[in-house]
Amino acid sequence: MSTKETKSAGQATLLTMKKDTRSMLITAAAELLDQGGPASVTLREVGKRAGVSHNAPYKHFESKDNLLAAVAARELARMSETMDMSSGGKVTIAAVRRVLHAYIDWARTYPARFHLTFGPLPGADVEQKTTAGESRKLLVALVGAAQKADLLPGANADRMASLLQALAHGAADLALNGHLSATGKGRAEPEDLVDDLLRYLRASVRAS
Amino acid sequence: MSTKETKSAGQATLLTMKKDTRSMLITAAAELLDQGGPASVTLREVGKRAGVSHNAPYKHFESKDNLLAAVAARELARMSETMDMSSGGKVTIAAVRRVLHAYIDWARTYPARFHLTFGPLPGADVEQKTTAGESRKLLVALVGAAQKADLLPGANADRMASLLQALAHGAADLALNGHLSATGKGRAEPEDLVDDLLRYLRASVRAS
DNA sequence: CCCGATTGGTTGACGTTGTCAACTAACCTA
DNA sequence: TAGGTTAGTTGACAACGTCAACCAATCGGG
Repeated sequence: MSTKETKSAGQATLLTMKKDTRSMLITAAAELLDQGGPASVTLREVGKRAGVSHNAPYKHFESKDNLLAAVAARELARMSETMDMSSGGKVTIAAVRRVLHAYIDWARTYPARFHLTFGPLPGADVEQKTTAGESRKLLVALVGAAQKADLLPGANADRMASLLQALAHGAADLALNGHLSATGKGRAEPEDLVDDLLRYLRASVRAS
Repeated sequence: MSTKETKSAGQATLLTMKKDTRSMLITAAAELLDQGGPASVTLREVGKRAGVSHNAPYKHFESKDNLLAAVAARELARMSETMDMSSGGKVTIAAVRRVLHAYIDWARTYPARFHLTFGPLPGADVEQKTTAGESRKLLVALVGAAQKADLLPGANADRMASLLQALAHGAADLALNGHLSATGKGRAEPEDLVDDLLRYLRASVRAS
């Protein structure tokens, strides 16, 4: 409602144009998440950062969980965008690799947002998860093309995409929390595991 | 200190022997986690369930985060045990599969504990993560044997174990939070993805 | 045999937080 | 111009994590 410009507004009203409060609240919450972890995201501080008073958030969200769900939804969309850009436009197996690396890079750059986005949210709608499906359409398309070109095995692109995403997700999550073997020669970064998997998959195609 | 038996105690003092408070606190926290999610784990309720008063937990843990870390550590050990049992003693690729399936089954059975155990803990020590390494020793051994028998590719058992665990972990985590494509023919359970991966890996060995 | 210290527990208080309720200033519509 | 929705305010409340002070038991050494 306030997002779409009312009549002839937004023309020359100077660029001090205050962004609408709702999105400022979401932004403030995301920033707090980055800076001090989940515990530092308090509705009162969010309000303060958005320039409104505590309890103003309740005019835009039913509860704190609801606000967090909105943050998760926005971050998921942004992550999708980033992955889209990182594919480079080409439809090759290298693009698949870049997308998966982008997934991991996002997790490393914004660990708290990552956990919020893919973690359990009491106030999460169904549409949030369908948006997640939205994010996977690119990967499915790339994988499908690679399968037709015999660069990846299998015939079900959706399922192969799930396999790849699950590995990238699991490797990123484990690494973020220090549960990936960190010592000795077995040491592997999440990206290495993705590369390993792609290598094995290509090899398995050769053994038709 | 109270864990190790003092002198000749524990002999015949009747089995009404009250478990020590510390472990009861951990148990109570885990139960609350299961029943009402992370939000319902309150120090006061934990104390009440353990039959002590609020603030009693502070005689055993420095903070709430510390108690949660203890819960995570215990759950990790138990999960390791479960996976050990599920391997069936044999050293085959089927044992690898069973262990990974057990990992996923654990996550499904205790989702909240799973997230706590592998999630970000402010009060988590380093030893907790080394215990996680402890949990992976079995998998590494199984994988190493399979590699020597040319049932799995690669020469680095640690790295291959990481790959497998990352997939199982990622698939379980995504599925738990509804981020795995749930509609249509692309539908895949975490176990299916593990089986897919093992199939592809075996095929890639054939293409030496 | 008693005694001081440690251990494990208690009650009470304090500040912060999520949430509810009531009130108010704009703004759009009729 | 009146009325209702919208977006914001302030104030209060219960619950929670944590701190402080107090108390009972237990136990090793003089």
